Amino acid sequence: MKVLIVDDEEMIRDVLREYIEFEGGETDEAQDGMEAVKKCRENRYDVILMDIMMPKLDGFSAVKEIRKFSDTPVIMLSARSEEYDKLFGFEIGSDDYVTKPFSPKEVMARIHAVIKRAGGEKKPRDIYEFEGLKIDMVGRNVTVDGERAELTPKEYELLFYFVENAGVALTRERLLNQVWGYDFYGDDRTVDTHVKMLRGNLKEYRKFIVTLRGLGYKFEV
Amino acid sequence: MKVLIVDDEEMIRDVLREYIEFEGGETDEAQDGMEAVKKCRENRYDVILMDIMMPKLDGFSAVKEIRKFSDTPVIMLSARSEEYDKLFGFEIGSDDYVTKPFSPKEVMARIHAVIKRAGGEKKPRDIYEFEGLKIDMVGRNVTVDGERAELTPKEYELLFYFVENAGVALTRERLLNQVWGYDFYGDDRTVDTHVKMLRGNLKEYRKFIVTLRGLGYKFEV
DNA sequence: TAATAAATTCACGAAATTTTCACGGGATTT
DNA sequence: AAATCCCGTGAAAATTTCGTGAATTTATTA
Repeated sequence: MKVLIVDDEEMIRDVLREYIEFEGGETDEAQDGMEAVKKCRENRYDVILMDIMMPKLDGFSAVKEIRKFSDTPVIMLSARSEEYDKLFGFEIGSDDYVTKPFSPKEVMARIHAVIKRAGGEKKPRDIYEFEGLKIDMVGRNVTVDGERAELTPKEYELLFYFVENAGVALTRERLLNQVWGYDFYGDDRTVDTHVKMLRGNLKEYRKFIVTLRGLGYKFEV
Repeated sequence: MKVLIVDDEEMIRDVLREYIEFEGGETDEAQDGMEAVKKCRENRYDVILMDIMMPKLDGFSAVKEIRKFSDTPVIMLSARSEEYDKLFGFEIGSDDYVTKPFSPKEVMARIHAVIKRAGGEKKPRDIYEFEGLKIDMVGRNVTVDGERAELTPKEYELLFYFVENAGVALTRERLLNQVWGYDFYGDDRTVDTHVKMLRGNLKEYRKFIVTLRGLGYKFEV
């Protein structure tokens, strides 16, 4: 069981962590919404405990952002107990809420309930396997002949996009738009450098990324 | 992908159109809610981008009206970022919202998310087959009797253009303009050389590229 | 804030591709 | 049948493209 604790107050985080780890759970922490979103992009959690009022990015917005790419259950931690907050929390995609001050016992109960609820309909992970190359998009890990490949964020994104579009000829322009974003106005050849790095990390399976001269690249099994 | 852009500001429409079309999407526009409803009755869209504040009929009312006869996903574009608007937008039947000023990247991401949510339709690839000659434009594959043909970039472009215009007599000039681009000021006979190379690679299926003496070439099955 | 990691730019050189061009043979016209 | 025109071809020259390594900038972490 892996839980992400998102709260700007260190004391709150400490208490929650202690209880969860006491029960044998694993924890990770974020101090604000921004960090939470980032951590969710990089890791897979079973539950997220999310405070509402935080610097940089509030809990509501963070959940909204996370919902774009993940269905991880969220339990909101609210200092305000007004109905409005509760309702809004639900609409925005959270699965439960607890109002401060809360008892650790209560929080643990909610965690178990949420995990149980979500457990019934676990989606199969997107795990691709091409010969000795395993790619787990949700878990965000890539193994080459059983050995874990340490990729940088961009390398993951690039590889995932390649895999999602296996067999399709991709121009550098399209890769830049889709992997880097529409607001990237840099050099074409940046793609090449990242492909080089990615190929290096894929070892023998570099062969799957074929160069299309005059066009770009293609992932092909 | 067909998107209806509804906004009274031309500049906003222009920016959105540009981004969507850049990605290969098709767009249609409406200046107010009334026009939007009318267009929706007459056409089928994959997504509607709807501004809230507009003359004649505001975004909320327009969505309400459209919901009477269509389930097309709607993304609201709101100038006001108050919670109220957001909530109201949801209740009224929109699928997502973006507050101005928005980044094109964000809007495109929402569009993709909404379309995916609404059940992504996979398009079958355009694979042409002429006897033993298979041509997959998307994957950039050409096989001759099952054997893969290794073409150069120009050869691909030339072949693809031939296939897209099968049965049409093409002058060298037209080929130069369409395949090489209008800014090519080289020799006419360059085409000949490439046709020669292409024919060589198509082996027995060279027969599909027929010479039109005094004119140019034609791809004919 | 310093230290570290990641992303980006860029120029070199090898390799692939494109272009030019002239020769020769077959088709077309006179 | 001769002259002319047009296309197929091969080969050399010119150009483009890509992989790479290193330098630089930017972001992240401690």
